[in-house]
Amino acid sequence: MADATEGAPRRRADARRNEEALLDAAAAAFVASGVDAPVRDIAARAGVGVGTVYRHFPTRADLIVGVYRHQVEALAEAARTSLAEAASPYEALVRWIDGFVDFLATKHGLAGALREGDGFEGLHAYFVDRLVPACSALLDAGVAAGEIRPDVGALELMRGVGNLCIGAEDDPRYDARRLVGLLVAGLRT
Amino acid sequence: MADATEGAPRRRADARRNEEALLDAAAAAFVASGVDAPVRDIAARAGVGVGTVYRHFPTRADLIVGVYRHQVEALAEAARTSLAEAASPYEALVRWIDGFVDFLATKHGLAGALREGDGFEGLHAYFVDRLVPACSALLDAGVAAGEIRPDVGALELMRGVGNLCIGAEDDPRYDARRLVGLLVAGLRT
DNA sequence: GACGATACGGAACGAGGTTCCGCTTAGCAA
DNA sequence: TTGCTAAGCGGAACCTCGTTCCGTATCGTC
Repeated sequence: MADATEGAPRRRADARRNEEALLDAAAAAFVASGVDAPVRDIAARAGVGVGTVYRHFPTRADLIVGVYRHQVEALAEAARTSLAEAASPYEALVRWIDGFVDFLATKHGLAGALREGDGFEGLHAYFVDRLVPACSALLDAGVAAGEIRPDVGALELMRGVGNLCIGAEDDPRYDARRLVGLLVAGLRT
Repeated sequence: MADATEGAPRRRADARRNEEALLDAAAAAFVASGVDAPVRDIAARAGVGVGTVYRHFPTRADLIVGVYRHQVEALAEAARTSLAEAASPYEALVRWIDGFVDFLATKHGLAGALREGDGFEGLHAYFVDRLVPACSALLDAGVAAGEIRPDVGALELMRGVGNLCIGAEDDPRYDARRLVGLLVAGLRT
């Protein structure tokens, strides 16, 4: 509840070092083998034992969140700025969704991991927590401006977009961006 | 290549019996635990050893295809009849897609298994082989009638719809049908 | 009833996730 | 500097699951 930087009892130096190494190693492993990269691989890349991975990141979701936290926060922030910069709320939404798709489409397997149920609940929860309010603001602005139909929720939209991105980089014949475009076009009044 | 009912060298009675039992057991296991149900579970339900499962169905895809073959064939057939019965090609497409979504949404995990890459290539190939031509016919008719934009392929559309169905029955807040509706609406000229 | 081909069962192996505990070492205080 | 203690580490061990393989049982026929 309280802030974590001061409230935490200050960890040992090697612990902090290992956490950094693990985040770097996980990022590299995710690029190479997707977010399902074996825990042992990640541990080996970081030069630590598997026990250390689990101590710092009890679930894979924690590790994924750790790796992508900055980008997710940036995405949440971008929703605010794009509303101010775009010509209309709908334009802002389109641009923001574009950014979201870019993010997902370059993370091997992340879109697939985002659906609930596989033990990735924490990951799903984090994304929902950070991005649904951002998306909701854009959607609401569009509805208020009369550009967007009012009967589609932010969570629903984001799950749809996320699902459309599954497998996007595995198959060149499948263009997720195109289908997302159709879906978003369907939001217009 | 030739027909399988006569060309095959006639199998032993226990083999045929076990294949039936396995299809029944798999169907039950899929309902209970999804299409990722452990092979050992399926074998146990059928009262056979795991070796027997693999002898009859070398890959999980073969088993899934075996279980759902009738429904998939019916879906392929439905494309033809719906074109004749519906008021317009677009209406026919909408109805057919509805049927496709119904099918996927009631098969725990099937939509997820359909994406290529996991060792389900055979499953994906079968669905593509049987359903893409069916969908393509509807799409072409709609394009010819000027109702549907001509720049979206059947494979792309079906993958999009399939992806939107992933996880549909896990979360009551997520309505795949609704989003598929948006996507299909986006196909109109 | 006997024989050969067919099919069966399940032990065994490998890969991956997760836990657990004896050992190491950072940090501190005397 | 040295010694102490708790935080932290490593990786063996265990579990689950997919997959293979081969000795054994059974079917169908002569």
